[in-house]
Amino acid sequence: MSRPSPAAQDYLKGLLLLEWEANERGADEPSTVTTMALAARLGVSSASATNMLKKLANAGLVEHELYRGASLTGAGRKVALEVIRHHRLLETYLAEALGLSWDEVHDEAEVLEHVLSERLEDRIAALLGDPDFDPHGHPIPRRDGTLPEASERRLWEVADGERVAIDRVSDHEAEALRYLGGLGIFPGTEVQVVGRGPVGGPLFIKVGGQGDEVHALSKELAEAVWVD
Amino acid sequence: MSRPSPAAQDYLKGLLLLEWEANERGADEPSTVTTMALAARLGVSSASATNMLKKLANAGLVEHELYRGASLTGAGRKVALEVIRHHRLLETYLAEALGLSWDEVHDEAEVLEHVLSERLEDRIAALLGDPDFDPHGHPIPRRDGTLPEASERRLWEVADGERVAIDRVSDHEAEALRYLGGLGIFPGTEVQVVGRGPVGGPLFIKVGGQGDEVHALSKELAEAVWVD
DNA sequence: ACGTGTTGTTAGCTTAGGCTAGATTCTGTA
DNA sequence: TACAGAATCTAGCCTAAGCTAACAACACGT
Repeated sequence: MSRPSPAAQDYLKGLLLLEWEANERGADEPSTVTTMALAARLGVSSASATNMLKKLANAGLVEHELYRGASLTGAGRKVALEVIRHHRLLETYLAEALGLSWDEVHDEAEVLEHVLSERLEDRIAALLGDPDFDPHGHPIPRRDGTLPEASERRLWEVADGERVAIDRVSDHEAEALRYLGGLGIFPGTEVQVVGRGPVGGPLFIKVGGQGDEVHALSKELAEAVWVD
Repeated sequence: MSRPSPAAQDYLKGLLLLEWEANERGADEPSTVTTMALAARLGVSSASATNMLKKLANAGLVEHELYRGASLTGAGRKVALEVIRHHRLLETYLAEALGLSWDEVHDEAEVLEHVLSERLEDRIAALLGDPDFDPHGHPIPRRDGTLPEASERRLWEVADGERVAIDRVSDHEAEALRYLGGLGIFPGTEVQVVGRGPVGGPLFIKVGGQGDEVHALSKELAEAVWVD
């Protein structure tokens, strides 16, 4: 497998993202990803995932112990980081240079990431001044594979009354991004938690310095936002 | 065939480009393209071409009479024009916005053209001011399917002593583009034909206003350059 | 007008990446 | 510890797009 196919790249990227998410939830590295989780993430059947994992294992990109889940090898991790770098650089470029809104860039980047040449990657990175974060605040892997630091504290976990700055926002749901953008919530924005409803009820926040207005965020949404 | 696959798009694009080339050589419209010519253009076997032509005919995108060649239907022509529009817009964008040289843009555009969303197409076109020509001087199909006028006179056909302006240059050979660029030959450049060697020998030209220097272009090259 | 070389088509195989259905292994609970 | 249900894997099928080899049609030169 000289250059992994777009499909293979998607699986590798999915593995790394799922690993990161697991680590955030306190798992030990190096964590292993289940077939089902991967299949669900990619929107394919678990049979398809098994199938691709076998191929990737064969190519030395993942470690796959039967019935035991999979994890990236060094080579696989490198490919995954490159794909994620492409994705996040493209998101940044599309927002900055072409004026797409932050809820539009993800889907575009999803397809362009597999097709970006080294040449273009370098031009774009240089043009943007080698940015550390994409428009949603996600860290952009560097060429050497290291990652800029990002906050791991979720808005949902902030105590009532506390005032924090938005660090990053999950980019999976364009709908959520539009809503948050409508409230003026972007990386860097300051918000204050003013309270929350009972049993997983909504979180109430004020946005920015001046506002009296209180907005409600579902638990789901408040867990998809990280703060400094 | 809702959205034709990248492969299908390539065949349709090839058909239209070959048709244009035939028309330039004086053929009657609507010209028909042979299976072999198409296969050669795409670098596939003629069996593969036959195969795809059948699928495209089935989808109503080409007319394919067995052993008689193929031609685009209205629907097929529309798709082909869109792909070529994508290609040439991208070439222009990559050169203008990302600073790629004119011998680099073709290969990049070749893969991006299949993946460009309407949204991005529109942004790029607007950002460039709806350009009529790409960096090689090729006309960019408009959204409505019409084509800006381009010259049909080849540099090779220019009489000795005559002074002309470069209109466009074939973008197929990066090598040729680098050579011509090295001589300072771009769309708009003025050149003077000072003579030519015997039996298809090289064409001798002076570039620009000031130069004493005479450069030699092979017949092949001088036929891949059009002038006003 | 007829054979022969060129061009085009058909048949059948390959690879990649999906899928469903059914077999297998794992695991948590009784 | 045994077994039911969940997770995973295997088997077998499908489509797209390529290939080679063999066959069919065409068209030109005598």
